[in-house]
Amino acid sequence: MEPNEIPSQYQPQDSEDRVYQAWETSGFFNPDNLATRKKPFTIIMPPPNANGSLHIGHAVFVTLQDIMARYKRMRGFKTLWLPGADHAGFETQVVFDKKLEKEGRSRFKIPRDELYQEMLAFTLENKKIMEGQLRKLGASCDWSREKFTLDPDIVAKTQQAFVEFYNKGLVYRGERIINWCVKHQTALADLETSYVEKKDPLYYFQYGPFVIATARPETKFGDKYVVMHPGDIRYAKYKDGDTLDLEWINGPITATIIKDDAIDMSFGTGVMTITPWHDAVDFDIAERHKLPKVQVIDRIGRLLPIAGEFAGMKIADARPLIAEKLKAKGLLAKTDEAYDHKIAVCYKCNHPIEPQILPQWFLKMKPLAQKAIEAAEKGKVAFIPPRFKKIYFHWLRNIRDWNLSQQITWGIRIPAWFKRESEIKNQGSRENMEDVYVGMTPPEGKGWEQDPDVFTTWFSSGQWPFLTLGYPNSKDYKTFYPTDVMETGWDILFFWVARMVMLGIARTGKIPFKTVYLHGLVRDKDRQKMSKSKGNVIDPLGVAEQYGADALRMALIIGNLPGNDIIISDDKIRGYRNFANKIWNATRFLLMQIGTPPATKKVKYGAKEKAMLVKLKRLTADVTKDMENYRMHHAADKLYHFFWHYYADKVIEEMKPHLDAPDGTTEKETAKALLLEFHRTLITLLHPFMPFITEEIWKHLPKENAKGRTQKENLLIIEKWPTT
RNA sequence: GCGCGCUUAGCUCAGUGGUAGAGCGACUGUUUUACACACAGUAGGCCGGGGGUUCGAUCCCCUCAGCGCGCACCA
Repeated sequence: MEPNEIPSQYQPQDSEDRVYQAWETSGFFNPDNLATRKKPFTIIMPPPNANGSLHIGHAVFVTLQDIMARYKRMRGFKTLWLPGADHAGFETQVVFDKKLEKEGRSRFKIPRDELYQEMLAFTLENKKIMEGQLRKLGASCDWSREKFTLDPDIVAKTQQAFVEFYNKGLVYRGERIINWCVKHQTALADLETSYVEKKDPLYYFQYGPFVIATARPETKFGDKYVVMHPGDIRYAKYKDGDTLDLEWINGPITATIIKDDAIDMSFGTGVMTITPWHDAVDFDIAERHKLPKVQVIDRIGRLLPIAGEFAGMKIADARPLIAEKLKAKGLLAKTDEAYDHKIAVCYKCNHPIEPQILPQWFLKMKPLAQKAIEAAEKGKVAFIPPRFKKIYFHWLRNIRDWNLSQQITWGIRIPAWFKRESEIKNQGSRENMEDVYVGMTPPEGKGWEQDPDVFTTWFSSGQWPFLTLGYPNSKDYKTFYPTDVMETGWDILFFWVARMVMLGIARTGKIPFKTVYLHGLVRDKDRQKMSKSKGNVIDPLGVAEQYGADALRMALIIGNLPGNDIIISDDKIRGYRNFANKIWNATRFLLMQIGTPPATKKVKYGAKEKAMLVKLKRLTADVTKDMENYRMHHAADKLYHFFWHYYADKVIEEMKPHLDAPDGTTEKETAKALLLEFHRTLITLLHPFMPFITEEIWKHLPKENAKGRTQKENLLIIEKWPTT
């Protein structure tokens, strides 16, 4: 194309797809094709959940990771950025449940295999869409190594990890209290619950000589233990283990005194009864004192026969009636009608959590956590920003055993078998531990049935860095593991990052990455988290289509400090669209001036030019230093200002008079050479940030060592980073 | 309750131990042939309050306030 044929406005849509295709066919996304390079640089992409399309938050990680990958590639590293997709167990189950609900169906009425196949098709469809979106954003990841969390090898190795943990005694089957979501019919991790403020009546009931306060009278049917602090002088006359007869909801009972220092003497009357089956604190007390535990509420939130006349009722309906009955019996001391408290809810559906005791598979965390703590203490894994290290420590030091089981269809089936079908299905029953088998293949003999549960999705994604690389024997694993950077959102520090460190050390003996870079969440200009229900989502693909992927990337990187949430608006993106246009027009001007073929003569720069080149060197050094220190936001900002307000406003303007000199004169040739030098350097420095426009421009710029190189070898993507 | 972050121009945010910065927005000019998605320029800030360290603090320390967030079993 002749310079004067270049349009005066940059049209990203005209070249982006073509440019991406040139990269992809060049093979340079694949480190195997960077054959002469020795030192590896590895980023494993956090696999996006394949249950929808990418949103603007994904575009942030794509931008950050692509900048790192492209920079390292230009610095001569054998660079691998490995893409993937996550089946995202519970999250996808929730999305799919909603879809079924809209169609008037329910997963509880669909045969397991049928449902699984339907969900697989749904997920693979989304996965395909996401791959296209990643390309659109310019992701220079190695598609030949793409992994999915349900790839057969990932599934097998995840199950194997479980079996080996079991054989080492780290995994156990435990009947422990868990967070039960009545709507989704599954256990949730503590991390998967949130709290909402609520105003409820707080009832004060006469319980023999005591007054007990509760917001949940419907759980009180089985309460036969009354607990107080051992140091509470008000109740000094009662001794641990004393019994007393008293009248309760459904008749007379014998209650037993328990002394436990979990009781807060200052709350209410300092006395409470316990419901170990439906409350975590009560469960712990019951465990300490070896008390029996009685189930009162079933898994769909209805009262069991122990509730007498209330059996079969929904708890919400039964609650006022039970309070009414106690009042009628003269056992209601008082009611605080507007009691403010927080209740645990499912983080997806906001339904109240109903704690339940259920047999589940647990992984002992203390030994794993200890090593993960040491790794960070010794600085073997660094956090950006560093403040997250504290948060990481706090969580790991207070960690509890991890429930790996979830009662959903979608996920990796747990490789465990039980002998007695009836007991597994019969809720609340105890299993005979003798009849459990854990192994990679079903056990011999008759009567075994596989655990219907699946692993929490984080158990497989927690092993992602080494499973994707073909642990334990592949060449890739040996070359690229441990990886260099884990770049993800701070919101999944516990869910994912801490678990990757723990499982990485436990399985491979190595810390899976050297640096953890935690980016912020994207919010709209009113600081709201973007969500479909609020209708404030920015579709990254729509934006990329309208303003160009490069403009979007710049808008997402500039002002985006690690760990800080960023505000994004249409205005900001448009500002960087303008910048892309500035670059485009500066190029147009340059090409018009230098002509084709360009000047190749060696020139001697004068003092003014030398001073300008010093500034260019200094910028190169600054930007490089920022890149080495993960200050991508800063590097991008500096390049923006330098290009526009120094190079375009000053250097080009000052060279204009010299360009008016006749062709071939030193004056003109010097000016041309200077501009070309600036242009090449800046386009190269800008490439990691704005890959499409820079690659497109690079094609038109005269190359220094183009001779003997193939077309693809002239691509900017593998051009050397300017020396400092 | 424990912990963390933020507070700088109307908005969104950079920033440094030594006379305050950018983008967007506003205002005034300019169709000056690379770019009006532009150019030249203007206005606008006791850098949250108080105290301390220092020759000097927006930056370091203490404290207070406001906002936001994370963790946590208050019945």
